[in-house]
Amino acid sequence: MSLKHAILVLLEKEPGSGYDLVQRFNQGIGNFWNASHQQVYQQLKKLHADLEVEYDLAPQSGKPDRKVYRITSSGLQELKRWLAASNEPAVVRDALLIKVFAADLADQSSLRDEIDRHRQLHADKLAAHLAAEEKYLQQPAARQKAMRMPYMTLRLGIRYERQWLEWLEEVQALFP
Amino acid sequence: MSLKHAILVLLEKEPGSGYDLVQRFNQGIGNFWNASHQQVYQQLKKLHADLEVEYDLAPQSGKPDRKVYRITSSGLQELKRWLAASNEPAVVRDALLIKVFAADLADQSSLRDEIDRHRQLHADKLAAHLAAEEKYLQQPAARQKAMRMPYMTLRLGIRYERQWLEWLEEVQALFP
DNA sequence: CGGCGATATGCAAATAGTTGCATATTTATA
DNA sequence: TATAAATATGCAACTATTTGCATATCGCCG
Repeated sequence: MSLKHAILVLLEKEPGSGYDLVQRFNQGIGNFWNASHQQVYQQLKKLHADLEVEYDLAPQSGKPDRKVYRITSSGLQELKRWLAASNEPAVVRDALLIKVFAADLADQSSLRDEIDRHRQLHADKLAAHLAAEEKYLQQPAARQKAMRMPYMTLRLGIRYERQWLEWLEEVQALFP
Repeated sequence: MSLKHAILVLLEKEPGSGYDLVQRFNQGIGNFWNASHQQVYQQLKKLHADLEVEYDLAPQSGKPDRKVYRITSSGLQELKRWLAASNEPAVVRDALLIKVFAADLADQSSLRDEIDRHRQLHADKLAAHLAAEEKYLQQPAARQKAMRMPYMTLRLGIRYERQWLEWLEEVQALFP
């Protein structure tokens, strides 16, 4: 049940619309949590009903009005409560691992292709993360210090992609 | 929707009861997929209704009868179809990352404790994986070869835990 | 001019996963 | 000798997530 808290964290940093939040999930933050737009709008609706967020309408011509959400004091309180609670680590649940496990049953050439496709996807994501890191490292020291913890989450993303990539290469080497 | 396929894979390797499957999920295989007993029983029920598995009753005194499931030819067909399809890589969704991201809002000592607790959990899991690897490496070469792909999934688990552990130590170093 | 992608929000239905409860015996442990 | 853990299965209710659809405008590309 942490999408709720991910949203609260984002809104605490900076107010925004559902659409904005989806953008942010698709960028750096999506590196440790992600959500479809449907899920975000649903959660915002629920958070609003629970008085943990509120919004102002920003009228626009043509397009529907933007609802610019911000966290309420009760939302902040709930967020702080959650931050102090404990959570269990997530477990890996990747379908590709099931396929590798059952490699003997699979069509060898499809599996090879799928592994290669994943290798490419992880390589692309790693490259994007490294570019983001580069950008971070070029900021002035004070800004770097302020963004140190978000940067740490990026570092996990980098490690994560690198590890998958290395592993996929290891697996590829077993497929003649 | 891969729990279904994880179960089919396990049953293809060896028939077993719901209870057996839960055990297997808690061991090596749980390293890439896991499930509670409730979920496993529900899925088995559904798979049975869809004629993808069948079972024999093994009566026992006292305890409820074991239902020993095995995959049907239609289940195997579905499994092979799925193995040839493609899936998107899983994304990281770990609540601890939200907490680290929002470290400035959190109570510092709770967060430190939570990080340390996770470090311990990942260290324990890594140790268990390394022990499993040791066991694998002591098997005769033929057996090793037969189990090579399942072993590869264990290697991913090892990498995964090691990477988390290193990252958590990096984060800990930032907390004076 | 026609289609596509970005902007912006949402409903409805289905599937997946979690939490809490229930039952009943055997065997090991304190 | 009580109590816990392991064995074995399952229902019910809830929460979370995905999939499919719907609407409406603007700007860009061919």
